[in-house]
Amino acid sequence: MKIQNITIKDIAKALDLSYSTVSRALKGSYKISEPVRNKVIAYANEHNYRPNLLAQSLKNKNSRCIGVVLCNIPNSFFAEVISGIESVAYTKNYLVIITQSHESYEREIQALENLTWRSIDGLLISLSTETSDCSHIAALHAKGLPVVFFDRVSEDFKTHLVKADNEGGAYDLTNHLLHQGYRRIAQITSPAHLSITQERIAGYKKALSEAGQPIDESLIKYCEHGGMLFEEIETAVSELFDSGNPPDAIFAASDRLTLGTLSILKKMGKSIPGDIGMAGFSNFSEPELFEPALTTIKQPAFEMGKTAAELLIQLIESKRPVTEFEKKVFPTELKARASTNRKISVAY
Amino acid sequence: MKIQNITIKDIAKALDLSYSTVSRALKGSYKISEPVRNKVIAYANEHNYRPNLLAQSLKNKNSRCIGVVLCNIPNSFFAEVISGIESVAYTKNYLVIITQSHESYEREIQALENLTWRSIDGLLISLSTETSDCSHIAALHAKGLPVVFFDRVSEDFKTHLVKADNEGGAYDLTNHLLHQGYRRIAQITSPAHLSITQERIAGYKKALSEAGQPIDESLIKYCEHGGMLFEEIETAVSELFDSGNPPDAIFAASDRLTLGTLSILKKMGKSIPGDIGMAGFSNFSEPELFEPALTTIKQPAFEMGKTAAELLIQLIESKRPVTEFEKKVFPTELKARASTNRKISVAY
DNA sequence: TTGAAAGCGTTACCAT
DNA sequence: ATGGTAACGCTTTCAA
Repeated sequence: MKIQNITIKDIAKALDLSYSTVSRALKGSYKISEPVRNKVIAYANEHNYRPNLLAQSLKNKNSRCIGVVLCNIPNSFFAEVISGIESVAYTKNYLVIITQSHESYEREIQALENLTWRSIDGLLISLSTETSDCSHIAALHAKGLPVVFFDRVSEDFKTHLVKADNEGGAYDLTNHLLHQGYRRIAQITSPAHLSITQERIAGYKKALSEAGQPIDESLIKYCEHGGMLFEEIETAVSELFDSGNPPDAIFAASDRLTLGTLSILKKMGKSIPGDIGMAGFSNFSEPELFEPALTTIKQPAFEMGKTAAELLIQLIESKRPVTEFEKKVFPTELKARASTNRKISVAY
Repeated sequence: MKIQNITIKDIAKALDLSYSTVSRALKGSYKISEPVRNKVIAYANEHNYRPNLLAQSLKNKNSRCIGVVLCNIPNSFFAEVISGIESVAYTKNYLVIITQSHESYEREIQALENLTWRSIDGLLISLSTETSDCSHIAALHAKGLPVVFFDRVSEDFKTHLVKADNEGGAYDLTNHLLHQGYRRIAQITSPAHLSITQERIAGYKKALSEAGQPIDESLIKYCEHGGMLFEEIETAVSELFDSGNPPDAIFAASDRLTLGTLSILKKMGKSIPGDIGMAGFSNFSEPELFEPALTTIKQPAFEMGKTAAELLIQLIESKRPVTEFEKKVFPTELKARASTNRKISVAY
């Protein structure tokens, strides 16, 4: 037995009206007389009428669904983003379909196919680490699908972008490290083709240059899978230490890389912040509980999700084609904690 | 411009066949001749035909959607559960709609209304802390909606249940604390009406009794909002310490409570595990990075999500009404770490 | 083996 | 202001 709601036809029959009249009365069309409208609405409420969304979608050619593609849900940053998306979708009566790319280009394409098949009205996407070419997304966009990029964005085609101020965040963090007296600052980061990587490196280099510090490319370690493979982080860290000239601080450029690096440093028995300073981008909920309490750059993930969803729905519901696109850049927040505080353990 | 896929009618027209023949050919019905079927399939593949799911759903009265209700997405435990659900749904071609109750009974009801309106084929639900009465869910179930409870379950009506071995986990953890020499062990926990609370208290009491320890009800602190309000955790902790007879260890019964309690203890300047032992249920990804490394009971969240989704889909697709229900209980995993290791700082 | 047609619940156009 | 009807894309019963 399936859950069967009352339909327009039932109301029409009960009230001896035509389908169209009932439909119009419920939609609040003005070409319906007061008494009839009231009668219909009263009956509908009383019998708990709910329009069948499937039928509406089929008829209207919209699904009131928005698709989301991101690398993986349990990642603190993305989980918060989802929560933000959901909060907007909920109030605007959209449904959210979340799919995970697991940092794979292949799976990102699959996810997109799946979503379009499901007839979504719009797409929110953060690229996988493997994705350097966006033609699969551009094709959908060209066919008229509203798209908003968030976090890992692309400028392959014009659309709204929602991102953190990665350059600013990296700049702030690098500056903080410099102020603490660190000089050989390494960055462990995602693949070079990603927007977030480029920006985080730009901010890092800017801070170094302004401080008159040399830029040593060998201190920048790219993890091709964004840290999905623990070994790639281990390799990065050991390369840094095995070089003749090891770093005195490490800046990790994402949540996964930050936790991975911290864990490896501790396993190596490094004293933080004494032997080496450690900080990173992270939306982990309680970094102050770590040993040592971790200096982080935090992105306003919930807000970013909210804004991305708002922009997308705006795009979906816009009557006229949108040609002016926004680039929303959210400030990041530096929280200095013990992991970069040399004064704790080093006299200098 | 909307994304327009090719339809059965288009194929029929192109191949000069009737709609029904095309439909049957695509479904692999055997009452279609080989050549016709091949021709249709070839054409469909070539033109990238995708059945319109909306139309199928409308016709078949199923949506291939499963609804999920849980308290909140960024919680590590639930985020992993979702990931598990998604992995099953993906392969079985179901869509997952996630809604959050934010621990509110009110919002849980709203979420359910929303989901049923969206015509879901089945429901996965973990009750909110405020929910003590399940008639809203029982009503849907009685109307024929397949339901699987996970995590915070109810036995108000018979259906599949997926849960962790909360009693066993609490028992193991309490035993571990006893072995470490702790004697006045407090539990900070969720509201008493929740299944998980009752089980976690049962395991705790069982371990104490077996060890011949007295059970002091004043050592059990219930947080009515499950720790959603930080103040309720603060109140619980200070009540424990302000009593004439403070505990020597605290066992927190959920992720949120564990992090909250640890954070409060550190703020109070308590030395862990010296002044007080601290451990809890937690699916936090890196509890060994904490200061002190945290002893935890971890639930197999991903597996639980997977199993719940499998059971639900089985229920949905079952031809005959299901009368035998399963109760899947997943073992928990105790990881003893520094936060309960007295030998580190206390000679005894 | 194939075709015609009705129907799922809605909306919208064209009548009245 | 209201009614009749076709259409959205698909499945399925009934006929041929």
